[in-house]
Amino acid sequence: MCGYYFGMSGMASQRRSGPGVHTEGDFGWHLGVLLAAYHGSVSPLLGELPHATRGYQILSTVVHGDQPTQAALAAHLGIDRTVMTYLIDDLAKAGLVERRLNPADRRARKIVVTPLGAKTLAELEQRVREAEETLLAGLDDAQRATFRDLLRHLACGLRDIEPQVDPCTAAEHLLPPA
Amino acid sequence: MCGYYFGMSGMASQRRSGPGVHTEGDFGWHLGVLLAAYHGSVSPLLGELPHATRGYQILSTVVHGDQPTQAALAAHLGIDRTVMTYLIDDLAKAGLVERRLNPADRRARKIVVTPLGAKTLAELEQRVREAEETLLAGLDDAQRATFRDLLRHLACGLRDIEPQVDPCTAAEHLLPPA
DNA sequence: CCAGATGAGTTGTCCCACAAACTATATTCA
DNA sequence: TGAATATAGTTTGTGGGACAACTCATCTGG
Repeated sequence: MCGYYFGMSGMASQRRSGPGVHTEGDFGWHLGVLLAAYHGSVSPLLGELPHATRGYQILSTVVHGDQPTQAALAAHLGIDRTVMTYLIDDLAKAGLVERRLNPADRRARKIVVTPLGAKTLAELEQRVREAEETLLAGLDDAQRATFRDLLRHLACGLRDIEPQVDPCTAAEHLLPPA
Repeated sequence: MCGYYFGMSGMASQRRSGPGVHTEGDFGWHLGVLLAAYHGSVSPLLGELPHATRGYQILSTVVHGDQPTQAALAAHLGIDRTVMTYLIDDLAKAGLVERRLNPADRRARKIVVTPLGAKTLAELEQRVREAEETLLAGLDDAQRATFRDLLRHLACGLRDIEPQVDPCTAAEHLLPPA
């Protein structure tokens, strides 16, 4: 299949082989394909969860990320703050999270998980992790580990410029107490 | 961005290190971050090109991919064919591609690049390739190569198994090398 | 020649992202 | 103190993109 072209990606891979490596232009396409496949396989697993992968992402961050404010949550996830408002609305309506007023700064609301939300997330995380593995089934164990590693390294470097520590293994300290 | 979205998912960078490796749930989030960064750094380079990275991918596929029909093009890029219609409209209006009727099947239109389109793409590919390298600057040369390789392998594999047409073989027949 | 399938375009609808405006608090500093 | 400014969050309006349903033209098999 793809093997026709030396195991390279779809049609675009048959770049006329110039002198140098010339297959780099597909990078964005590769990324897009993988992310689309991720959404495609994960979304159906999330069932009633509002806003599918988005909701999952938020719920996961609320539980594991400990962001002090809604704005911090949005910034971390790369979601517009005006969008975050109704995403949280819907998750709250579903009883998964709630807005907790910060007495020290009454403008701010910290989003906290409810017992139902925690239970829900725990179940979903299991399924999502399995879906991820399926998604990476084309690679052997070592390759999977390598790929996850490099990807994490890249993403963390891109998003968290400041933290000297690996933000993906420890990041809670950065946020000043709410 | 599109959810995006271009979207992304599964944040929770700072999962507490439980008993086992537990950072895998961030996979979707990492992907989303990387793709968002890709769009963010590439789009500005594309200037007047209609539909930014979308237009770029189409143009690139038209030139290097040699898809026989508009539908094949859409399937390869994961774009709805009704959307493809106006994407091609805009690229054609900009003088970068044109619809060529297939005398053997007068329903089908093959999208071909114009001289202007080819010249434009050549320039843009240069810039995009540089932007990609910048994006991957967090990795050393060997790691970059590995990452590109694994990503390409994954994306290609996903395209094969997944639905509809197999874009990697679909375009074989029908036309001799352009 | 007919019936069904297929490539493409058109229309209408829904959802989402984003900008701008608004409310309420907080902070800074004269 | 209090006026100016900044920040957290919400609301509203708008535009674009995705997708479904429909139409049109053409191909294919009987």
